[in-house]
Amino acid sequence: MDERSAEFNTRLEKLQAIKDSGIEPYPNDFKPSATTAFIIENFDGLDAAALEDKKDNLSIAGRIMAKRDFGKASFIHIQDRSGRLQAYVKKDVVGEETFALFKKADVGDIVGISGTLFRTRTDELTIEAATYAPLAKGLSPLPEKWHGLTDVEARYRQRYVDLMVNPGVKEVFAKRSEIVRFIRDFLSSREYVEVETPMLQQIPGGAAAKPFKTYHNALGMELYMRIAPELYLKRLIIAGLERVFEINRNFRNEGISTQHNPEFTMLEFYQAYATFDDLMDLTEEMISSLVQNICGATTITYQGTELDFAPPWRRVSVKDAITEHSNADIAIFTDKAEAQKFAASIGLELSDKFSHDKVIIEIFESVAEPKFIQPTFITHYPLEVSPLARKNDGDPSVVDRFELMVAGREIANAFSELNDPVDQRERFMAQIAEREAGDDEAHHMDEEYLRALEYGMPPTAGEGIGIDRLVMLLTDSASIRDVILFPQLRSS
RNA sequence: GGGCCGCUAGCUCAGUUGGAAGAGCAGCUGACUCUUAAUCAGCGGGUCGCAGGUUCGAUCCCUGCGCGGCCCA
Repeated sequence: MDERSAEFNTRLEKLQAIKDSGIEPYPNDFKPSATTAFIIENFDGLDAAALEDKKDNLSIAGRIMAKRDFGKASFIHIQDRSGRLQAYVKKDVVGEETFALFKKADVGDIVGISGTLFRTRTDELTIEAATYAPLAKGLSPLPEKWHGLTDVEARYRQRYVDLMVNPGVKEVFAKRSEIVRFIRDFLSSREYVEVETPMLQQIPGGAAAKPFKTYHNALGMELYMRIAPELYLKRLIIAGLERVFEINRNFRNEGISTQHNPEFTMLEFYQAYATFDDLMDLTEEMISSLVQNICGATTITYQGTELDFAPPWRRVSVKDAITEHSNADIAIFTDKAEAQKFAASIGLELSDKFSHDKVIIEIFESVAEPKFIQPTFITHYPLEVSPLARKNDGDPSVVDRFELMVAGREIANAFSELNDPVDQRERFMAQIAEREAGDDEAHHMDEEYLRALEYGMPPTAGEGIGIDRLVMLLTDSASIRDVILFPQLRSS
């Protein structure tokens, strides 16, 4: 064992002293009868006389977060999953032996208390200990009581300490849980079936991204961590499930930033006989009711900016978004050289190998995307950057696709699905050409998916929503690491 | 990958134009049976991120590296 602090060793000695006195320091038979929040909810309305009359015997368990000792008595704050309650441990009441045992308790220990409620002179609802039991010694001391743990690196590496001492953190993750539950309920109530599809895939499909590679020993085969569940969910549409969704992790072998963690949570859902227009309506309804439900209003503040989720949201094409936010000539949409010239004029350094459509998208992301602060659907993406989406009937150079932008960020991506297997094969071939031209994020040929598609997929629309980014918005978090319990970090 | 910033006691932070370290909380000892940043008296605690360099002397200056943060790609 490495060298420990003096305080660690002192606590270890206290633990040994408890053992030496014949008391089990890690018992597992203590059952709290109530949470601290339950007690406050049910008894905080009663005055001292009413509490005295009732004398309900209650027991609580949790971590000591504060300790104020007197010679023969002590006030401690006990924190459990629901909150905190003050306890009063008095030598006269618990007896000499138990009080000596209590003297070995430190801030950070897990303890159990049973007793009755009373009010202190300052009117704080407090449990007077009739019994006290150590349940688990905290050998490592907790951070400082005024400032808590503020070192960002320590907060991420030791999230359990962050959660213990920084109350706002628990609220973020409680909200995250509520958000996911709301979405499950919302889709389930619309007859969507929740499914789970492979995380380990032979061909990483469904998105333009670099995958993690792994290896299956028994099969003697390379596998990839999925970058998206899309192609499996669409197999289920082909199968006739008609409405499916999955909330699960995707893995992308790319940079880490305030917006990116290598593993992140994605909601994907697919609905047969729907179009991307239908999904815009559904998305407005789902997210606006989610925001209303979680935040109590459809207007929220994100990093100082007010965001209004009340529907309807603006819908604007990629083309219009670019011309609205730049002085680009419409010739860039029909002439690749014009597009390249314009891209260069705004400082974009793009490979000559980029397709015309990719140049357009780069221009869009540079000049327009950050400008869409209020919820906005950006529609009609160029064909080549959307190899799984259905061509627009009126303009086959674009697809029936939208992305939802909020606070200048992509929150959702959806389209009417390409269900023509002949067209799909051609799109895959175009992607292979892109890959050969040096784009290592281009889609792979997937014969197994084509084989499924050849059985016939009903007209369908599908959507993906980045759960982490959504949670960031609703919890006013600046970094994705603030909404992921254990974000990826370099080894320390 | 690039730029800027940070890394000092368990935690939160000072500090040194280069003479080799400080506070508060936490801890320890004592007093104290209504405190809530409890109080009072006393005490202990450091690889100043790591490795080189410059220097009589480096936590401080220089170089490299590590980890983290923010911004850019």
